[in-house]
Amino acid sequence: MSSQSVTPRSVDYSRWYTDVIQKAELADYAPVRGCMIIRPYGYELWEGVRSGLDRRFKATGHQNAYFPLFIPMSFLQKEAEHVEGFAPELAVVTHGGGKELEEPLVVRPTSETVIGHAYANWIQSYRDLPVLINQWANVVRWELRTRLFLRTMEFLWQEGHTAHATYEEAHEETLRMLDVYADFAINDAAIPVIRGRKSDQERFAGAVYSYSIEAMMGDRRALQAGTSHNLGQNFAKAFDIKYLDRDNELKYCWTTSWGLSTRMVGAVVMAHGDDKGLRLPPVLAPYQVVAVPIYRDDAERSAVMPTVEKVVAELRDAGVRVHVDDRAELTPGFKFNDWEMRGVPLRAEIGPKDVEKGTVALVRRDIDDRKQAKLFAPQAGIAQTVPALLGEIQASLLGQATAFRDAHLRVVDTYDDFKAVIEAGDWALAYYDGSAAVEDQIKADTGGASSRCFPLDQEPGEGACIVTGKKVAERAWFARAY
RNA sequence: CGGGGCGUGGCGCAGUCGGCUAGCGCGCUGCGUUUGGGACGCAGAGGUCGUCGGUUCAAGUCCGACCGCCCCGACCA
Repeated sequence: MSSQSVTPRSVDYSRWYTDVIQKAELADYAPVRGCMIIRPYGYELWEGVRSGLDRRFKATGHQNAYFPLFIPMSFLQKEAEHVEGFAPELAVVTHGGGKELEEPLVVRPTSETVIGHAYANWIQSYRDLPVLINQWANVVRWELRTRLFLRTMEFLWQEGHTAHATYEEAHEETLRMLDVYADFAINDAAIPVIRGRKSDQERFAGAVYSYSIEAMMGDRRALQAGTSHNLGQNFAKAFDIKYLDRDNELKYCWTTSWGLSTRMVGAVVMAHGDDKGLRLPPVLAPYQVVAVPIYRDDAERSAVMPTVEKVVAELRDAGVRVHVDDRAELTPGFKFNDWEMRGVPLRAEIGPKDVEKGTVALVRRDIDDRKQAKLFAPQAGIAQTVPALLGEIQASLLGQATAFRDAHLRVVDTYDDFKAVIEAGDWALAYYDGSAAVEDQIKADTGGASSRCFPLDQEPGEGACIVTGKKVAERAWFARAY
């Protein structure tokens, strides 16, 4: 059971974050540094993420499959940039069955290489294309500094891997899946995101172009919440993924990969949470409604429970996920706080007065003011009232997150303005030549701000790179990031 | 890997200049009273004080080494 309150966000944001995660029982620290135990409530939240994405993957023609955890070390080395990028964070198995292995096995940090190997065998003809596969898996990256959900050494994710006959098709796939992520983030997680292309420095090791969705957290820091990569023919060449085309010519495939991880759970925590704890969007919430029966004695209890059961049954029939908190040893006040900590979107209180008047007291988690958050709904029609209200709460959380984000997005044209905006903690959209040198300088001048992306939705234009003054065609977002 | 902090019942902490039976709050168990915003009383259970070594008549406390965790930076989903 969660208890007492969390460190306020204004006092210490990262302590608030870890407090909320532990008190809401999303996750716990593991015996091994940098690893976490995902508890049932946190795992259900992840399952919500998973089903929202999986549904969309299937709808766009993808199938799930599973590839092995262990990858021969030599596979990683086949793509030069890929090894270089991942070498520092590999976990390597050197012994098995009490003997030293002839070839070390890498615990997958991502699966482009094993999957590329399989695709080389599977693909012979243009008729075999496209291959559209996703896998749900765990991966391991030896991170120096970790944080629950945001960066753990082992994490759960999905990784999509596709192979296509043409560059155009692969490019379309890359952007299609970026849109799938954005659609999921906005409509399911209620997190407004910016879709864009990563700078060369921030690009995935081995990709031609990387795209991401970028979200603003409650402390205004940026979080890369999902990525989609156009891998060009880099992996096709490294793994010999070739097909015989209509014109009887042997050609290399064009591949993509895209991933979204348990980090999304951290994003939901930080995009919506407040000083009372989590605030979960109804689409993802493990429990959309918690019913709290109110009674003073056995007589009242037996008067109240039939109504509770009736209301709950109606809601469940309407497809609402309801949890009944009938713990006898706790007072209602304790339960209210407990479920607010856990972010349940709507609380239904049913007591003697409600039984008498035929009402249910509904309290919204998305509204801070207690009086405004509460309304008395007639029991009749509750199966319509509640889903409608959940829809409103979903929209309201997205609205609040969007308003917050938009209040902290700034367009700048001079380097002085740029530095002032970053210094103030906001995001700056500025003309940028895309070079590593400029990014490094910005990082040094601002105490760590990095380019987030060149947003896809930007007015065509031309301007001077804020650092070099060079004429460039695109602006990029810069911010401090997780 | 650099900087900071911390290891004492499940959790959060106190423990003074080394001293006698290691304490407090929360939580937990039982009983009773409570219950529309974090209830209360009574009675209980629960500890090799992170590990190893040293100093001492005596170590949670002093010294040394090690281990671990958290936070802040560089690197990364």
